[in-house]
Formats: sequence, C-alpha cells, structure tokens
Amino acid sequence: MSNQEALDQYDVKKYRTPDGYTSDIAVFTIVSEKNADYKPSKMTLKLMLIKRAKQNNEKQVNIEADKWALPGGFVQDDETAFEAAGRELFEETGVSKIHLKHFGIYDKPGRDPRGWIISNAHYAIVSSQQLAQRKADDDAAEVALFSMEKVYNLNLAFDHRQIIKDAFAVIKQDLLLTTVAKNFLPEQFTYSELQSVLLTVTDDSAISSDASFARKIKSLPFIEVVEGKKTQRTSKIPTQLYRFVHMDADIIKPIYTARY
Amino acid sequence: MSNQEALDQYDVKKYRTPDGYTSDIAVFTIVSEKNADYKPSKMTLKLMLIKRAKQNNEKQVNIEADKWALPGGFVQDDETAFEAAGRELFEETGVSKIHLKHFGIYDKPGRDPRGWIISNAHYAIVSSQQLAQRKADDDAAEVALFSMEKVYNLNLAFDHRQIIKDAFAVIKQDLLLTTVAKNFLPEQFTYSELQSVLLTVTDDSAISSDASFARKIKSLPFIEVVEGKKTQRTSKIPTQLYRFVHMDADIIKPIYTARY
DNA sequence: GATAATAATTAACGTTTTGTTAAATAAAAA
DNA sequence: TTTTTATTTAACAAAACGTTAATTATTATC
Repeated sequence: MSNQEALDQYDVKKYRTPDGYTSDIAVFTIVSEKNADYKPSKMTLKLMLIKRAKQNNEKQVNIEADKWALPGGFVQDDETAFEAAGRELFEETGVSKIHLKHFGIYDKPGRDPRGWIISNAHYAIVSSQQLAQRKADDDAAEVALFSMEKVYNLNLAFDHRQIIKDAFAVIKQDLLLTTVAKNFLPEQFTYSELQSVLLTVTDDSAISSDASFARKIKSLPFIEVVEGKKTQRTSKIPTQLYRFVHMDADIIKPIYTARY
Repeated sequence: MSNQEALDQYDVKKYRTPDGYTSDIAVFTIVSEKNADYKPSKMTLKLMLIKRAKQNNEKQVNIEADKWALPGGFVQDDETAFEAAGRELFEETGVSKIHLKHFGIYDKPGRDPRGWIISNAHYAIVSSQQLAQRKADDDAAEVALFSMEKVYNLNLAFDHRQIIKDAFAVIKQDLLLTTVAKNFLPEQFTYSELQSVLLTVTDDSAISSDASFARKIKSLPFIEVVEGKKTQRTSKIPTQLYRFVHMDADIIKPIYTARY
C-alpha cells in the first residue's frame, strides 16, 4: 500500500486538537541616557509591553483587558510561529529586519482561559529610536518600556510573568555567549559602547574594567578594528571604532576550559 | 464588564486551528567500546531511531511507513508537550527520571502530509544500558542506534532530518556550555571518563591533552574531588574519582573574556 | 621474583594572559 | 594656560597555559 492510501485513511480528528496557536514577542531595547557630550552613556535594558485594550476589534470586552502583555497574536495556517512573530512585530512597530529568536513554548493546560491555546515565545531586539518612531505613529494602544526590576510590579496578562522571566534569562545568556550584542549597537562602535551593552546584563570585572576590556577587544576573533576610523561620540579624544566580523559558525568556549 | 463576560463572548473557532500537536524526542546515548580492562573506553555519541511500522495500531497502512523516525506522538489536552515527551519516552524505553529538554518547534506548513501538525522537539539522555534493557523487553518495532555520520544516509520520516541536525547541534553546545555531561556519567567518575564524553563532540586541545585536562579538572568550581575515593576502572593505578557539585545557577562564561 | 607496560599524576619551565595601578594622550572647557 | 576627562598604553607581578618529561602504582609477562 502506498503512502497516499495511508493518508486517505488517516483521520485528522482522532485526537483533540489545540484551540489556538499563537506567537508572543518580548521586544527588548536599550535606552541610553546621554548625560553630556564627549561621555559614554549609561545604558539600561528594557522590555516593551502593551496594555491590553478594554475592547477588541469587534467591540467586545477583551480578554485580560487592562493588563500589561507581550505583543503577539494568532499564527495563520500558511505561516510558521516564527514568521507570525515577525509579521506581528512589523504590524506593531513598523520595523522589519530586526533580530528575532524563538526561545520557548508555553502550553500548560489552563494558561489561557479561552481554551487550549499554545504560545510560542520569541525575543526581538529593536533600537529605541525605532520604537520611539512607532509611538508617534499610533497612540491608540498604550505602550511602555520597563526595566527588569520594574516589570514584575505590573499586573501581567496570562502567564506572561513567566515568559518575561525566561526572556530576560535567555537574552542575558545570548548577549554574553553569542554576538547578538551587535543588534544593540551601530555598525561601528567604540569599546565603551560595547562595554555598556554588556554591563546591562553582567558585572563581570573583566568587562567592567576599562583597561582590561580595551586591551581584550583587540584580540577577539569576532571583532575587528575599523582601520583609521575614530569618533568623538564618547570622549574628547578621538576614539577607535570597531565592528563585528561575519562568522559562519557560533563561537563555543567550553566551561571546562574557562578561567575561574 | 468582567473578564468572565469577555470569556463568554470569545469565539474559539474564529481562527483556523492546528490539526495536531505532537512531541518528538531525540534520544541520545553514549556507547563505550571497552577494549580491555584497566583502560579508558572510546566513547561515541549515538541517536536512537525507530523504524516506523507498516501498519498503525488500527491495522491501517501507517503514514511514512518503513522510514526511520524519532520516537514521539500526540500531546494530550491535559499535559504539556514536555510532559508528553516524558510520557512517550517512558512508554518507549521504560525509563523515567532522565534528562529531557525542549529545544525547538517545527511547524512549517506542509511538513506533515496529514495536515497542520506541529512538532515539539526535545532531546533526552539515556544510558546505553537502559536502552539495551528495553530492546530485550520488546522487539516488536525495529530500534537502532546511529552515529552522527551514519544517520544522514537513512531514509528519514517527515522533516526529521532537520530536527536531528538541530538536535546534534544543541546537545553539542549543551555538553560544552553546561554540565549536562553528568547525565552520561556515573555519579562518580574519573577525569578520563569525563574527557571521553566531551571528546565525542569536540577536539579542543585543552580537553584532549591528558596533562592539561587532569590539572584543570581540579580547579573547576562545578566539580569536586571525592576525597579518598579511587577506582581501577580505567587504569591499573587507582584513579581519583570526581563528582559534579550542585549549582543553583548556570555557569555563563562570556565569549568576551575567553582566550583565543 | 624481576621486568616491562601503562594510565594517571605531578614536576618543570618557558610563554601567554590577566589584574592592577599608573602614566600618556588629545581634545574641550574653564 | 590650565584643568578635566575618556581612552590608550605601559609596566609588572601573579596566574594560567602548553608542553615535555619524570614519577607512581599497579598488572601482565617472562
């Protein structure tokens, strides 16, 4: 018998199936408070949340209305959860070509009172300029940025508290173990700009010490000097610019060979 | 209006919903070829696959029959995909309390000819003894272990080729960046046993050099000496045993502070 | 019973990297 | 002209590394 015959016999309704398949996105941005000219700015990692409207598009009372939530929505049957996340993020913020990563599935029975609804969690990295732009375009829904400490005081929808906690853990790990930090930086950056990004998630002394980090950055195989290019963004004296080099494989440095 | 009213108005059938929600498991084991007494054994990382039966439980022609596939099945509406993976693994191998981790979602439209079927990918670590046990109990379905190289020559079901590729990448990364290696080892182990496990996924010279690795293992904060305990499993001269210490937080060593 | 063989472990040592403190630099601000 | 400041280099002792060789404790062999 052929595969086709097997297919014809297959009864798709044999098992109960989910009532919904959704994607949510933890949108991260780094806001930098520029204190003065010729100074590196203090950076803070923030998460964008939206306040759920009282009514949905059909003018009905919205589920989990008035609570803060991750942006997201239902996955269509012609796309993956990852593609849906990209689409929804574009609808919400107007930005595409941003860093987006799937990091987990949230499917505990009862997590959504509407039924058996599965959520795919993603995180995205968007520049604060891009977010500011969106805010100006559309102020229908309330949108705000929260630091890691402030976010847990909010009244959060569904199981978003847990998703957010996991999202912060994942982005912290990725910032330190991969080169995603590049998405928070301009294409060319100074050692202190990269340092500031990393210090939003770590207090490692090898990173926080200027002398150590400025010396170390020159020997990292995934970062290169931009020959002869300097900037005065962060200091009076012209400062060397660096850029990430394209790597086709991830860098994996075993915990068994690190220094402690 | 209350949340309850919102719930009553909510129409669960507004969006098309998936036709199936499944969990698949990449079951890894390490087989060690013991060449002789008083010698460390050569270890190889292998993946367990099952050959899909010609007929399903209802005596119908099975979908993707005769192809090799990851064990798995449908998630029930009272459990998470992760719980389903644990249940299915127990049904399949008879083992519980093994290391199990969700690592991805596979939901590309068309990936399964039966309809819109979403697969949750997990990997599990099972000792080869536990697998050998199962083989003896039930030889109805064909089960076999394949090395990373051999597996890609097989006729694989659905999109399992991609899932397997990703599973190998994830376990490689986890073996080097976390302490999951402990699940491949007895509670107490020699430096060469740990070394052999790591060498199944890396050829890092700091790990493959005996002198370096034997010196280094003593300074790792997540491994401790078992005072006064030695074994002759791997050498004529009694060899020091080590164990992993329980850590409540993951070790994260930034790529920005590593040596290159 | 002496000798060879072997995996684990330590020693030895020159090289590299680190942590730290201090000095040098170059431009702006006072 | 002097002060200020972020960056960068220098200097140097301490730590860690890569490597080769020696030591150890046992089993296997003769």
